[in-house]
Amino acid sequence: MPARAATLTDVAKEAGVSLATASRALNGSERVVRAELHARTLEAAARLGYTPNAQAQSMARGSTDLVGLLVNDISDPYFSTIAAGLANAAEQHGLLVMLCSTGGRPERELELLAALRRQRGRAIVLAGSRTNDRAHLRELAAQVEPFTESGGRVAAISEPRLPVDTVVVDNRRGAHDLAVELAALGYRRPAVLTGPERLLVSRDRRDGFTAGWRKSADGEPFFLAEEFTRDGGFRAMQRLLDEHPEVDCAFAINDLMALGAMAACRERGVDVPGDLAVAGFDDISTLRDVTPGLTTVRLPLTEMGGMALDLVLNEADGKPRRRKVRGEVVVRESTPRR
Amino acid sequence: MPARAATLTDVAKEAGVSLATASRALNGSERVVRAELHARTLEAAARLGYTPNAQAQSMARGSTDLVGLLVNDISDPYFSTIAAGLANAAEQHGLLVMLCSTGGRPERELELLAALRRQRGRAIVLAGSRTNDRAHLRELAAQVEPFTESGGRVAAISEPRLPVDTVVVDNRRGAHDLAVELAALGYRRPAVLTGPERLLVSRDRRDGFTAGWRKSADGEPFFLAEEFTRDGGFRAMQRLLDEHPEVDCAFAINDLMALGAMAACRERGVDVPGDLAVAGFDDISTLRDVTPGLTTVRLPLTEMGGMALDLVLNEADGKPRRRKVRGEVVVRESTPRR
DNA sequence: CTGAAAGCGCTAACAC
DNA sequence: GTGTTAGCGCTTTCAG
Repeated sequence: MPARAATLTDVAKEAGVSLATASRALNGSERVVRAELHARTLEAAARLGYTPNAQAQSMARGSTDLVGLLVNDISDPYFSTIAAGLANAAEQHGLLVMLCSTGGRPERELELLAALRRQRGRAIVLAGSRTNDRAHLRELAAQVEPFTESGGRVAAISEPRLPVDTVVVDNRRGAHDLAVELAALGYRRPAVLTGPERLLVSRDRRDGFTAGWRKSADGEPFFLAEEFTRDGGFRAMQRLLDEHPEVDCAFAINDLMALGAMAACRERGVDVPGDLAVAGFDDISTLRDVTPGLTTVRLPLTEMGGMALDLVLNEADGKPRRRKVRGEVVVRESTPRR
Repeated sequence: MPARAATLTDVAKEAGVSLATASRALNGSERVVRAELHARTLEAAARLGYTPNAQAQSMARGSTDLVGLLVNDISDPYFSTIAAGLANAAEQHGLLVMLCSTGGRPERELELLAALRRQRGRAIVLAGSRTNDRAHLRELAAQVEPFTESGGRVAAISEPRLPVDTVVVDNRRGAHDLAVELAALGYRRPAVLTGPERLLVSRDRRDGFTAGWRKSADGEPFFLAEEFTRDGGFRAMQRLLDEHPEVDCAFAINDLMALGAMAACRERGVDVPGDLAVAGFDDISTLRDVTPGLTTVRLPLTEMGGMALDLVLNEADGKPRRRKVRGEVVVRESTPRR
């Protein structure tokens, strides 16, 4: 029982064949090996508990079966759903996914991107960075460029400012459509619970909503910025109720914030939707059963993961491609007709 | 602009130093390199956009910075929370997490475990397999053994039948305590919505509940098995309402099933908790805001990820260790006093 | 302190 | 068909 894992050399020796033959029998492409030797090698491998060393293989072959995925926060259902979609698609291609979670910290994102580069994965998908910080974007690009330059493939999800293939979510449009819908339902005094100003998604959804609102009703939506989380939504709603009790509907720029907002209403004894209507964005599946049913903009998160992998696997010859994804307004009980 | 990534040799040449010096300057442990050469090397590396090849490094060094994590389904908040906890802990140690999602398919689990072995990660954490299938368990052990034998470390979460360090969730105890609590609250006719029989978690929670119930009240809980998902909970509740309208409380063996169960009640016009009380298990954070608040058994999911990493990183000399995790009953509005 | 050279485990020409 | 051998990119003795 060696403290060291069995190598192909061990197997070859054990089977009484050459290194090359063992390689061909175990990991080689075509079965150019005589049945008998083949069998002998397999047996030896089994006896020794041999597993190929992927590192050595990819060094020798010059390519990996790894694809890296960088997300903001894997415990956030938005990202874990995307990750599941990507993992699923990766399986179809016999690829392994290295998942990294940045926790929303830009420096960490850079570190992890570097780590992913080091792994020499076949491709990297970025689903984390959605900030507006120019300096950070530049550093990101500085990491991405040499990687793509040397044959690595990179795609982004929802980060349209990077010069790589991107799955672009039409956040403005989705929020716009939602605003139009809310106006049509009879609401007149809207508020938008947004995330931090530096986040593009947040701004796009807010601006899209505003645009849609202006088009279909009078008055301006009122804005309130907090963290991009359940707790942020909770606080934002508390402030809203304190400062602007006249509002009749609140659009939280994602479902998690909407969830927090509804919780705040409950705590204050504000009835949703009786006293105040609430809507979200994303259509997180776990949240489809909350009561009242949350009106939201559905994003095909699982598919987005697959699309990103698809982009990254199918070489483009030219400039960065964009695959647009549209959100679909789903009206539920949280925003009844007024 | 070479189609190939810059190598250390390229850097050494560019800097006019030897390979060894370049290695020491860039990735070496101690700074035994003269300041001038050091600087020259760094500059050359920057100029060339050099990134070390982790594969080559770990081959040469004989060790990786990777730890593998195998989960049932990354889009399930139970697992994504554990994953987040593990990733976080891994970051502290400068380790990268390779995340694999099996989708609950045993064959796939075996494949992925093999893939993880091939990557020669420093350690592997298994959070997927919780089945009772002897054959599968044996195959799993067959993969695990040669890995540990050759210095690899393996830990499991909630799979107490594998001969490795394990974070054991006391499912029986948690469910037991919940049953006692429900009985104390005045419920008299309980049902348990379970998952498939082959899943250990499901059986343990069911049996624990039964034990707790017998201890504190008369009569036997009624069982109903469906899938271990939101939809499974939905169907189970439909059947329950059809077949056993006399039941006054339903324990779904996880929060997701409970969520589905509550949705089914809503659809049928059954008031929760007025007509029927519902409880779950896990205390998924995203679900803490559902209405009525779901009574459940809280599990420290994030910490569990950290504990697993801890086990796997801190060598044990002896036999498999167990770290017990207890669930804590959290009573909310879905099970008021009767 | 620096350089030359021997591997790490495997694949892929290239011979036989 | 099968074996020999030269690398893949890097770290690490071992000499200078």
